[in-house]
Amino acid sequence: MNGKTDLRVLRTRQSIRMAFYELIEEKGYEAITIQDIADRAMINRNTFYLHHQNKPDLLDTCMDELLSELKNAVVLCPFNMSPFHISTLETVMQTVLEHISRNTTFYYAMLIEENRIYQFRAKMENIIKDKLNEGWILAQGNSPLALSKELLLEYLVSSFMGIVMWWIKNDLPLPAGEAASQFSRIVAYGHLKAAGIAVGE
Amino acid sequence: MNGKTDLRVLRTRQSIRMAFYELIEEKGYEAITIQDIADRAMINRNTFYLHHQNKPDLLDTCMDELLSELKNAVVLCPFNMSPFHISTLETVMQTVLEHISRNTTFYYAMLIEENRIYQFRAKMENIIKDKLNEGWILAQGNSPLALSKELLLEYLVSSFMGIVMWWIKNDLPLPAGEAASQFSRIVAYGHLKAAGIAVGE
DNA sequence: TAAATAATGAACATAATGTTGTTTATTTAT
DNA sequence: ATAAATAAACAACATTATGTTCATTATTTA
Repeated sequence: MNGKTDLRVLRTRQSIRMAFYELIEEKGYEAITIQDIADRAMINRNTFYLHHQNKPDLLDTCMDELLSELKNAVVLCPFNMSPFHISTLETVMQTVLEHISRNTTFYYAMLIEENRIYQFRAKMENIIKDKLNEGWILAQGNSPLALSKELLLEYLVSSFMGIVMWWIKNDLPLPAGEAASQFSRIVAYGHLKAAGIAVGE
Repeated sequence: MNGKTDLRVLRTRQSIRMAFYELIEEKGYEAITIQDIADRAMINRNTFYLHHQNKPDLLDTCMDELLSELKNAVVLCPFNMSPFHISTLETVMQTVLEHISRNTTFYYAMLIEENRIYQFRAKMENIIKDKLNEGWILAQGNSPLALSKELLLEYLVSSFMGIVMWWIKNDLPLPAGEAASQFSRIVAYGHLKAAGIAVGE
């Protein structure tokens, strides 16, 4: 009795995931049946149930697996202080976009397609939120704010994800660095100034 | 043969919708079966199929019905120029929040709950987007921008919806006017300035 | 090579969908 | 007021997917 897992188990699990990814791209999550997965993975339908409770359970496992890669990349982003947030946001955004550009089809299926998985967006948002929150604590200490911290954080994450989704939906129309820089400029200075429009007080 | 609809039809349709709304709040959209709806509406399951193709079709009808009310409210918001966008955003936000506060349970079920309906958010975003786009055209003409107009619009809508969802999720923690004002300040001047933190160039 | 265990295959119970055809009840138009 | 039109009810059916059970076969590990 060793720590190793039976080779058959590893093989089966991998087949299931590959099949699942392919099918998501082909027909969307909702339309997939367990039988579809079994057929594609070339296993018995029963075997599926030896590894996953049901379809949502499989989805969860897969999302976590893929997002842990994103999370690792984001966690490594340095916090550049003074004024920390602007460059940090830019770095994190660029990191995320670059990661996505390496897995476009999957992210497209999860975030953009008709049959997209909204939980996936929620999980991504949490990764971003954790990172920003961490930076916030580091840089901010506990000086009072003119507005709700929760509101501010929600604002940052929402706009962040909005740009990310826009970027994917439009087929990566700008270089990752350029999109990241436009985003951080808007967030830091306001949309009018960032757009080059004079702001009357 | 008149323009009027048979009273039985009107009665049935109304029962179906009421039943549907109740069930969404009780168990979430996905868990609802046609039989559930029929039972609650006290009609035969067959009768359901006389009025709707299937569950998604019913959902669509209901969302459109409810969002048209929101749309009407938003469309009526005036565009205050100079600098138009800031106060317009604030007005639209306040209008939306006030509308939501009159239908909290439904919006909560559609936007926040575990079994929320992501299409609903997308439809709301389109309403906001249309409004902002209209204002943009009015105020902006065709002077060149320092950043992509599409990106800017996506940014505005995403942050807008983020605040809206935050507000609902946290049980309407601020007066609608206050939340609207904080939002417009962030968007107009940037998050650091809005938060009261000095921005070093 | 024996023991452990993963995968298969077949069967079954359950639940939901969507359709068809007939009958009953209600509504509208004359 | 009544006949014609039609909505709703009722019952039956085919189809599809889910999740479980159990005996058998094959593979892997120790």
